[in-house]
Amino acid sequence: MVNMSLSDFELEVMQIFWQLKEASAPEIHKIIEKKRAVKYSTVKTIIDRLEKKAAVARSRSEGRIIFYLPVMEKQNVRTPLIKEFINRVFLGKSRPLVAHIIEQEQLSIKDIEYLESVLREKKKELK
Amino acid sequence: MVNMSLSDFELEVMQIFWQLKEASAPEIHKIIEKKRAVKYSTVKTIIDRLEKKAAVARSRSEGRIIFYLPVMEKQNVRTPLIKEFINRVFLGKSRPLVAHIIEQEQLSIKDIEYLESVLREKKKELK
DNA sequence: CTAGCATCTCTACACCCGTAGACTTACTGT
DNA sequence: ACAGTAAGTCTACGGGTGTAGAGATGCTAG
Repeated sequence: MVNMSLSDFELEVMQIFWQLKEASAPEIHKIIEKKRAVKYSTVKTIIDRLEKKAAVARSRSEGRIIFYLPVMEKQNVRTPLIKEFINRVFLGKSRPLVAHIIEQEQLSIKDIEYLESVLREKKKELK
Repeated sequence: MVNMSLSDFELEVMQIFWQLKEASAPEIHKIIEKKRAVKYSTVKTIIDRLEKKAAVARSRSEGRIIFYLPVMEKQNVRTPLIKEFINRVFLGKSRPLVAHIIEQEQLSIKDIEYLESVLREKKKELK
């Protein structure tokens, strides 16, 4: 069961778990419902699938309500996704992706200065 | 039919079209086959779907062989994909994605210096 | 204690996508 | 001219995914 990938919706739910640490299906449902119409059972199905994939695990109950904790870690999910994305969209070359983001996406002066420092660090490391 | 998104495989084929400009199904098949086993008819199906989506168009024939040209442009496909990816995986925040790539992906000194210059340009623009 | 509601569980379904076989058709070399 | 083959067309199918209903079940307020 290693290397299980997450669907879009599953990832969306994991993002919420990573933020809240612990959450129940009703909570997750209420949060997602603010953005778009979705039935409780739909959300619960996704959480069930996450549980089957061992991405989350039951931690405790309050009455009938089951609480879950994220098991898969953000970094462990994101890293392969980034690699895949770069392969898929940029033929494995990260430089043009980074350049594109810097040029096209909204970055504040603070963001830029931060990224400059990250680059400086990296350069030091390479030399 | 605007805003048609491409599947993984469709995107893979488009990448080849963007490189070759003009290509036939047999050519594309031969290229992909070098990487993994896939039947001709599979590749042809993908090209047919790309044609239906107006991502490629027939340009000419040589005997029975149909040649196609890419119609969708690389930038027009990539830009929304990047946006989606940042939303999906980084909750819309591009800075941590860029930082991650700089730290984790392989970049040469030349890449880094190039990206530094891109950042410098961007900073100028913002001030 | 009971009615009603919230939550859980289980099942289902349609769509997309990767995959490819079967069949047709038109070149090409002898 | 014809056989063989390469290319094209058409159809199909299973798995993953988003979606949700139906039914069971256990809290909770009155």
